[in-house]
Amino acid sequence: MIKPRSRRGGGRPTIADVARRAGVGAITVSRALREPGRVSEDLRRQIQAAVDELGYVPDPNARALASARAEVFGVLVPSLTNNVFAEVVRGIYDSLSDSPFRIQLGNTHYSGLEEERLLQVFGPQRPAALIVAGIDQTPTSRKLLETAGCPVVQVMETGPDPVDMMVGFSHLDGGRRATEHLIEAGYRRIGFIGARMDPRSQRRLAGYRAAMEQAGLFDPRLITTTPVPSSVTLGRELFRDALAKMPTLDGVFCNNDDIAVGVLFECHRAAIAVPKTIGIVGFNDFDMMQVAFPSITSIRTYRYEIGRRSVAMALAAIAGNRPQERVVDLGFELMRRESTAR
Amino acid sequence: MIKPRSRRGGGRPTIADVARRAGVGAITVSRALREPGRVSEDLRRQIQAAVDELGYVPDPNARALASARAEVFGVLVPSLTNNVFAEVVRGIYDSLSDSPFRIQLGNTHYSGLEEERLLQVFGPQRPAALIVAGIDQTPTSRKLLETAGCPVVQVMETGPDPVDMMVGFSHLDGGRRATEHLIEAGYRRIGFIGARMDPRSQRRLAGYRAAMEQAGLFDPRLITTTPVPSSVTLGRELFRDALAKMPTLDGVFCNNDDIAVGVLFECHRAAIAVPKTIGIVGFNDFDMMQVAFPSITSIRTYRYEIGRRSVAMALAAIAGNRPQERVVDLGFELMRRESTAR
DNA sequence: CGACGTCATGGTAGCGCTACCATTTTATGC
DNA sequence: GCATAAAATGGTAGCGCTACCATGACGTCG
Repeated sequence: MIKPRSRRGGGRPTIADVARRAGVGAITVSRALREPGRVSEDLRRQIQAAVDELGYVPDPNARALASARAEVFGVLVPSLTNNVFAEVVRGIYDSLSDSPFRIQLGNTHYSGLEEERLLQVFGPQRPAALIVAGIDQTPTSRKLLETAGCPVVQVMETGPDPVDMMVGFSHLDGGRRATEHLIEAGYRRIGFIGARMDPRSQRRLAGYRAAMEQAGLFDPRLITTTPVPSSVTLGRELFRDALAKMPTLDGVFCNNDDIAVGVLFECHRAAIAVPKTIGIVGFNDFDMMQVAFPSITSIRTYRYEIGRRSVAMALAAIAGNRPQERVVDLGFELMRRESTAR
Repeated sequence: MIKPRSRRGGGRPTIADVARRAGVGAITVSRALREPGRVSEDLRRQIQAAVDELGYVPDPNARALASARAEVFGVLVPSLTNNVFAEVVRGIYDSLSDSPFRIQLGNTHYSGLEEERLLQVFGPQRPAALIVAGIDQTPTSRKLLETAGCPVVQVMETGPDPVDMMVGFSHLDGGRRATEHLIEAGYRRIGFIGARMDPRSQRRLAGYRAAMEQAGLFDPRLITTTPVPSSVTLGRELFRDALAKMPTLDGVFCNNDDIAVGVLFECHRAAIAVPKTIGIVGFNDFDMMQVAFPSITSIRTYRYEIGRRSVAMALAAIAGNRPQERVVDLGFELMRRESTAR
């Protein structure tokens, strides 16, 4: 005697209910929903009506199991509160909001191990695409990405050897440009101040160093860094340290805008004239920089656009036409402001 | 003739592979993984060995389909870049990182309709719990939450009629407290400046109004708001508007810290003395507020803690022991700083 | 006009896992 | 020592959907 199991699902309509109501086979409903072109106009309408009447929504879990492919984008970022990544993620969400794809967001906390763990978790889900921040994956992570069997986009940076695709810009060039600008503006004892020295920060520092060396101005004592996470408070403290170490400092390239704002406030507090006595350059160009008094020169980066573009590339790859440009450099722009207008 | 389908899954080991290797039934593997206590020590070890050797990871989709319950927390926030929600979300992620639960994050863009749409999408996934920002769901959303068949936590605010559970604080009281502080400090022509007047902002405004009326200081012309999203830039602009409209302004309660910073910078630029000529109070107490010059008085809120607590409550409910306190008020704290030290 | 392709639709058999029940083994009580 | 409960394990039948193949209805062409 076959007893139908008491509907575990809590009574949600299934594709079979829709099929029965529309008087067609379940498969045809499935097709009408996924490839409308392959079902005749008549049936499509009938099925749509049944769907609407029953309020049918396909079960994504069943779908993923049957098709061995989940309609999910896996996204890995090192931080959720860092505004930079928040904007990348926002770009990703906005680009995906009209698609059937959901987003599985992972926070790696700037840890390679954590990234590996999350990739391990994402794998069995068979995501439709993976978007990961940075280009410095551990060998294990890289292997996981290569064998994921879906498009992969590395974002925020560009580099020579993409797993699959890349969207970002050169942090080294950005750091160099910022530093060159200070040099051109007439500053000479230019410090570098950075917190949470992740790989991107390291490359910005390398850019700073290249520019300083080329100008014959490099001095390792001009560099002040800490592995502690970045904050405005920390910007102030590091600036104080830098100044104590090197009282003749006349400019600072800050690894990010939070640090720059901390430096600016400390200058106010200590009555240090900006840009006269000290020039300040930030990185990322948050909205605040143009409002600050004095307004702060910064390297504008296109975080939101990076998010959007990464999705566009992934979607193209899913659709079967991978862009021929596998590495997209969105560049940056130096925004000159009062803080370096000497 | 039965031909096994060419392994769609791309060769990942399944529970059957593990069972075969460990010489047990599939169901025992399943149990060993989910309820270790119900399997004998011996078998458990054997199974664990097989799992490790094969690198088996359960397929979450199959699991969700079979058990009619996905190990997913649905989280709905109005914004991903607003630092306030970013911290709530971070608290949620941190609390869930050691659990088997994944997170499905939705961005409602402050839209009730979008919230409904996302709940509609989350529903068929059968999430283990839902965490939603705010208490002003549309009737449709509320019904969706009530019939979701899982714990629901409304966060950021407290109110009288929870769908299920709540963690937050009273924005009205916060707004009132901020305003009372300005009054106590001797300010009289106190303005309210707010952008993106979402329900929480409305309640902070109501708190402002209550305090002003009680002190006999209320004047509608003191209020300057806009539906535009908040930013530092906007803070400056709104402050200019407010000042143009009401040149005798001697204090401002800013709906959030971004606005407050914009106001502060404009004061610098226009050489308006803070706190002497104008007193400033912000809301949320971001890190920057204590570093600003002058440092800015603000209402400290516990965003991260709200995220953590919401998860703790949901997990308790999932485990079957719903906390008897269904509404948790985490309160706030007035941080007195230089910007109101007249 | 019949062979052959094309299109629209359906049936069947799983995807990998767990709920439910059955069965076996081991402890417990008197 | 035997009945009975409890614990440990397994078999079977789906969960809701889609891949794969089969079928029938047309149209096309020599």
